[in-house]
Amino acid sequence: MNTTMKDVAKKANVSLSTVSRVINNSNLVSKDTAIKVRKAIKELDYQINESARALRTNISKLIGVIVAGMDNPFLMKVLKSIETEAIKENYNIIYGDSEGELEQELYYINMFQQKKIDGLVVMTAKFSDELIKYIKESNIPTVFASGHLKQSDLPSVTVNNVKAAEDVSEYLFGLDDYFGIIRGPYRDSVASEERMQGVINKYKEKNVPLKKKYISEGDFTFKSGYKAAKILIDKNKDISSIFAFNDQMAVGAIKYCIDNNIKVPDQISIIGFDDIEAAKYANPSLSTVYQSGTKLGIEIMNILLKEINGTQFTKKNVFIPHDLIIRESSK
Amino acid sequence: MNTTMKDVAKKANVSLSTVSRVINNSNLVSKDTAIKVRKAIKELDYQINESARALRTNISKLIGVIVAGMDNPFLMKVLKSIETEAIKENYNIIYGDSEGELEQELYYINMFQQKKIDGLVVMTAKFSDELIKYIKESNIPTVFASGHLKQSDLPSVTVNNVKAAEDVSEYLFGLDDYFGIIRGPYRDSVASEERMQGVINKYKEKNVPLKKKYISEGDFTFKSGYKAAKILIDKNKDISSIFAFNDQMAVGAIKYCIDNNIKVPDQISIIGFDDIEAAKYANPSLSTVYQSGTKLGIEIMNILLKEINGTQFTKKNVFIPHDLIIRESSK
DNA sequence: TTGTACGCGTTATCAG
DNA sequence: CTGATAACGCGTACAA
Repeated sequence: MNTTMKDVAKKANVSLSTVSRVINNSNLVSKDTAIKVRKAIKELDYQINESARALRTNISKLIGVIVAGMDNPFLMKVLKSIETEAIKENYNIIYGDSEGELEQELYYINMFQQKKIDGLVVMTAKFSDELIKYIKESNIPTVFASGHLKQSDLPSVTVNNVKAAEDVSEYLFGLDDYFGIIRGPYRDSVASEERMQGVINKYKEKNVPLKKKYISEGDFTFKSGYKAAKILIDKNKDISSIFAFNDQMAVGAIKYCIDNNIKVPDQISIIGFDDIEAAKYANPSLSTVYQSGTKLGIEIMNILLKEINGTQFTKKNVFIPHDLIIRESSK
Repeated sequence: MNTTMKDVAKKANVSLSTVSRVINNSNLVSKDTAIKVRKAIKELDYQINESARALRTNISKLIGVIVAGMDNPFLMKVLKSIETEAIKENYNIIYGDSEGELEQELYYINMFQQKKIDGLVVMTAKFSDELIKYIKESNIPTVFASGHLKQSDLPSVTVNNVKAAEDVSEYLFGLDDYFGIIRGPYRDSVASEERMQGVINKYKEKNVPLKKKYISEGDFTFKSGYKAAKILIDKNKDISSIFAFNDQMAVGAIKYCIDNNIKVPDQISIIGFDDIEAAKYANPSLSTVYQSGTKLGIEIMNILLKEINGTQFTKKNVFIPHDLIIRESSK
């Protein structure tokens, strides 16, 4: 059977409580006994039983992460970064891909609750009222990381989607009188909604009517970008630039152009979002909005850990930096 | 405070054990009481405390997964698939990225042990003796999924790397007298080792000396593929085809060619491995070896769950299908 | 079919 | 500084 604290106590000739103290680095224990106990621990190869500890302390050292779409390389970078940060504080990550379905999200959260997660990260597409209500009532420390929550006081950290989209728009307005947009799913993605807002702002600022036919909808996949590009180009014969709301759709759009003998960027400039690794190696290499998944993960965990530990933190809504990177796919 | 079985018992006017029986779907309970109890559970919104249950049963409903390099989209597909399968049986996944470092792997396994994982999936680069010994001694049901273990009787599931590489080689020998290879890290990746074996087999079969200068080393990243292609092309002026051991390196290689005005596939054919989503949308689209990350995940969990449940399973070493897909990047 | 009582391995409280 | 002892919430013999 597994060796327990009891065995260690016996071996070291001390009481259970002393062993516990040593393990938890209490200073209420003399150096000598501590050494003695540590020796016993090593000799018996004793391992903490986290289940028992969790039962007793109500601390599971588990953090739940809900994402919408693990096929997104950018999200994976975030997921990796979160794990890296978590492990430093001895937390493990459990995750679930909701595919953007509320039902799935609720299901996962419920499951996570049973596992007594200490914290929750929500990187889902949509912040529905029901989801937010459920999370609030659960009382689990939570960080949102797809967009900002205006209607709520829950902490969030993301890139400044509005500003970033404005930057892209500004750039594209320098190329032509209008540009096409490949956005994310309608009414279903905060990130997409926010980026759209940035586009709308710039169109207004430039006094250009944002016609419906300038906008096409994708679902953040290569394929949808390919299709959306076709629609956009068919509808707007003179279109000369496209802003896709993520890199995959942008690459899909490029592919459509190439398949149809449309030169990128000579005839059409294409700009993406995220700057996934593949963007640099696309052909032509992809102009895009850089944001650091690693930084995002670090910031998420930073806030979450403060919440968990009850530490005060000033900024509830944090932006990570972004940067418009012009490569070969745009003039 | 959280509601416990005790509260439910009180509310339903039954004993603790009865509640427990209802929760665990024991048939040692009358229909009427079961209904009564379920009603109380609902009314109180009772949630199982998995920590307590885990302590009692020694079953955590947690499965640990160790991967080497989460930046690999193919691995992510597997990770997602594993989770999807796991959740069906009420397991959650905890994961760690070892970056191929033994020390990290041991660290994670140790941590996972403390969390009392019910099973372990190892998708690391190298199966070192130390790692295998450690895992064996841990007695945790384990499945390996990067390559096959000749020296051990632990279950594994992967694509048939040797055969797949032979297929690619056969194809490339139909194009020219020899081809270049961008392999994975030397002595450090089973998958790479196995694919290399396939190449070696074919070179032998064709009676072509496999010169050292035909082989260049990468580390499965875009960048390393780019660099490796340069080396290969510099060393072999007349080279006309390259087999890269994964898609990222292949795309990196394509990029190098394009940057240097080498036409793909007219001057050089390039073939990758994995068939990640981006392969289809690369430009030119990438010829590659298709394997299903989803299927891999399903098979991994299939075997692992059998191990966990003590069910007999016949095949210890399972191959998932592969398929050579010729797209635009090769003649 | 139901209830009682014990123990899983820890941590926390209290007394010494 | 150290040691007894009582929880934490659940599952399971055993008894009824």
